[in-house]
Amino acid sequence: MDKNYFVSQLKEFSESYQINVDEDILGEIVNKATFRVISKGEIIASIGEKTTAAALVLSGLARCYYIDNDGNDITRGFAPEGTMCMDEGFFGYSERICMWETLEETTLMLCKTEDIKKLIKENVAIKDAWILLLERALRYKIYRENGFLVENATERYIHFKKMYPNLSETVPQKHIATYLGIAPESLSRIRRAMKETD
Amino acid sequence: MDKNYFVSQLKEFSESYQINVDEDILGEIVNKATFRVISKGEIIASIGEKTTAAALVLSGLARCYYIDNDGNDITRGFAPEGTMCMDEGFFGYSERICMWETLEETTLMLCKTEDIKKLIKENVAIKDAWILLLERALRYKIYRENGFLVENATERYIHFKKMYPNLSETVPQKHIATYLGIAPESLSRIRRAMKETD
DNA sequence: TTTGTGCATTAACATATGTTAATTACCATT
DNA sequence: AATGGTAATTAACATATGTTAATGCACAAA
Repeated sequence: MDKNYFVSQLKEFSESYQINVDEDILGEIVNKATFRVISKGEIIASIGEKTTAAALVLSGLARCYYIDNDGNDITRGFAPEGTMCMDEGFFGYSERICMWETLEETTLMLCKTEDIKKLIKENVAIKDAWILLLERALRYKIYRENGFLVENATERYIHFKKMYPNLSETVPQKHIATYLGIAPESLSRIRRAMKETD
Repeated sequence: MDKNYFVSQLKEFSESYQINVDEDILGEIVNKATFRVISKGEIIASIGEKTTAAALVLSGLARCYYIDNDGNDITRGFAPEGTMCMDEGFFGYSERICMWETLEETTLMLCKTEDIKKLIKENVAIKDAWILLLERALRYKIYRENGFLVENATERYIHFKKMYPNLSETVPQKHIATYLGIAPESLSRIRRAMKETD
């Protein structure tokens, strides 16, 4: 295992959040973490499980989804390279209420929940980083709430494509549709209408 | 001004978040804060303004709302007694993107943004409290996202009534409707359908 | 190449929600 | 009590999205 490589990836991640953490602390995190390469289409976390770790996507793509009362698969969100597979399992709920899977071959850095919580507690720089991460997540959810309140499905799709230009090419339409809160057939119809009107 | 009374209210607020903060720090916060009693129907913050303070609702009720492209008033959320009028103006955006108004006579405790940020920076207990507050806000937004993804308007209304039994009596239907992402006329229809089927 | 499997598209129809306009109910003020 | 203004309800119709089923397409396995 090439520790320095992982440290530099973690550094890149933290810098993408405008966070500065000493390299020795990043090294400490990497020392405690485990790394997994997961092939496409694997389940990496399931409903009802205890949340024992948080994952950073070093490469690849993960998807978080609900199973609703009728058994339908509904996408809650995507975790592309450089983001975390993080959900409320990490704060407040010990049992997962959603699933995670890989949509491509994916490399994960896994950090035990207890290790992260200890780091957050003991290290002010990490605690500040955690705050920034929470604030960003909250802003994102507010942005999404705004979409459901004031936009129709077509507008939400347009904004999705702007925000995730790569994903809209590689991810199955059905997952994008449920992420937008509509049926896959509806997204198909919307795409056609957008083509026809240029 | 009865400082002790405000300190006890602030204590109640922090305990509702399972937060323990020394009383002298609460006293310090109260010393720095200003208090305002605002009559029903007043605008307390507007789009485009700089966010200079955060407000805790000591009594009464406030409402946060967007104005969409067509000029429609769309409710983003409510801040009943014991909660904060907090939006992304406090973290990341300096300019407000939404409005706040009172729906009843309301008493606010106003804390300057700079004062809170200083407190968060310098006092670990406050910093931990801020984390808990962010986590709770994030859980709430995830709950809401879930509603838009897997529920229809009727189900969202039922859940709203369970979560805010008081509000569903006192708040104008039109605000509840836009909060649920539907037109007031649609909520009216839903309520009638619910009555008819018991 | 053949076969099988899942995905995207399409069409027809069903349902939920939006829109408009009229009516009624409910207040606050005078 | 009378008035005026806002909110809620209702109905008729418009539109967006859901549902079902059929078809075609792409890709992987045999």
